[in-house]
Amino acid sequence: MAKSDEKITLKKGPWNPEEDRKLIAYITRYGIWNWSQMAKPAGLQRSGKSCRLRWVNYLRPGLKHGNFTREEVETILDLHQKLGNRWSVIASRLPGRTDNEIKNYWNTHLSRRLKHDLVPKTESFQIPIIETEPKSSSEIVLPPGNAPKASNAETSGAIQLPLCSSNPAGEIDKSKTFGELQSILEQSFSAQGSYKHYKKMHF
DNA sequence: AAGTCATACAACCGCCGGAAT
DNA sequence: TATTCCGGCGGTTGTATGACT
Repeated sequence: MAKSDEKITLKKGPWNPEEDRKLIAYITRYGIWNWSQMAKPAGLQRSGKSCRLRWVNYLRPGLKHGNFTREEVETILDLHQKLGNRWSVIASRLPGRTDNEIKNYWNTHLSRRLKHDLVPKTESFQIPIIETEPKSSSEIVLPPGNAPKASNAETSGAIQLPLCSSNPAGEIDKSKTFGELQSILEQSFSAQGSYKHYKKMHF
């Protein structure tokens, strides 16, 4: 930890749209090089961990948000039975899903059901999952053609972005318009109603 | 309409392993 | 070899929201 960082009061709690835009803009321009050092030049008073978590779990392109499909739930149940709470491994088998999201889903939907249902058979579950077609605007799954590519980078959070050859610790790309950045955000939320909810809350 | 409770999920914390020095 | 730093992981917490009374 750099001494200079210790003097800065790092912000905690929910991210606001401006912070998201800054992080997206910085990563779009410079890529991911060092989380702990990126925050400052990106204009964020956040810890590297916080930036990484926000990117990996929420802002990273290709992420699905919203309800799990029946197929995904069955995969989770199957892998959890085999692997236990190895969420990152399970997430690597579900493109577009993060370990955090799967963990949350398990804790809120599945573990409780398992406690109530003595027989953990998938067909015995009454889980709020969706089939191929969404039931409503808030239950939209990833549209065709927007499916993220499965790769190791999916879970690691690594992305194909321009690498910074020189010192990237400069200003963020101010040439990015709000619209461009918002479109990146929208892409992140493209699959579901969460972005609508997000906009409702923050914009 | 107001208060209370339950649910969902974003975010934080602590720990660990690997890489760099 | 020992130490430090960083990224990643899993557990847990805090809070917003919806359902219910």
